[in-house]
Amino acid sequence: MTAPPGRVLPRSFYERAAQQVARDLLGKSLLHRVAWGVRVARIVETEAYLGEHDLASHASRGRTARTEVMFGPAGHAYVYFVYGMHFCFNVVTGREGVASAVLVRGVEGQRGIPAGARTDGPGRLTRALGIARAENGLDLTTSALCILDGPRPPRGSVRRGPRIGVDYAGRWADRPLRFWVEGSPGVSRPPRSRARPRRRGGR
DNA sequence: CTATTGATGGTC
DNA sequence: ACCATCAATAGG
Repeated sequence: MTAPPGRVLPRSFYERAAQQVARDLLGKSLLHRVAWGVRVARIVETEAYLGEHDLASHASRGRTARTEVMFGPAGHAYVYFVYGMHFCFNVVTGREGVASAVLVRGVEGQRGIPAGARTDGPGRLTRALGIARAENGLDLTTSALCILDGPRPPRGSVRRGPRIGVDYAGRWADRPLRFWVEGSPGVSRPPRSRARPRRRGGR
C-alpha cells in the first residue's frame, strides 16, 4: 500500500540549526514534479554544513554568485555542479544571512523512479530525480520541488559520523555532521566496502 | 578484495 | 588548481 502522502514541510522546519534539520530530514520524502509526472524518494542520508566558519562549506570562501542562495532565506534549494559531471542538492537552513545548509547524499526511490535505479550518492540521486541547474534557488515551500513529511526512522536506526570527501577541511573534517539510516540501500558507501559484506569467520 | 585513474567543467 | 563524484580498470 502506498504510504500517506504527507504534508509539504513548512518554512519553519528549515529555519533551525543545520544539524537538527539534517537529522530530521531522514525519513522525509523529496518530491519533484517534472513534465511527464512526479518523482518521489525517501531521504536516508544527509550532511550538515554550518556556515562561513565551517571550512568544509562552500560558504567558507565568502559570498559569491555560486553560494548566494545559501545566504538567503531557509527553505530554498541550493544546487551546484561538481566534478564536471554531477549535481548536488542541498536545502538552505537557519536564519537569513547565515549560510548554513544540508546536503542530501542518499535516497530510496518511492515513486516515478525506474526500478533498480541506484539513488545512493549525491550525484546519482539528483539524476534520478531530475534535479539540475534549473532547480537552483527554488523555494521548497511553493515550487515543483518540495519535501513531504514522513515517518521518522525507527529509533536506534539513525547513525552519525564524519562527512564524506572533506578531508581538506582540517579539524572540521572530523565533526560528526553526517546522518544516515542504518541498513538502507540508499546510503552511499566508501568505494572500498561497496560489495556485500560476505565474511564469516574472521580474518 | 584494493588501489588508481579518467571523464568533464564551473569556480575563483 | 581545485574540487561536498562516479565508473571503469588493473593488480593481488
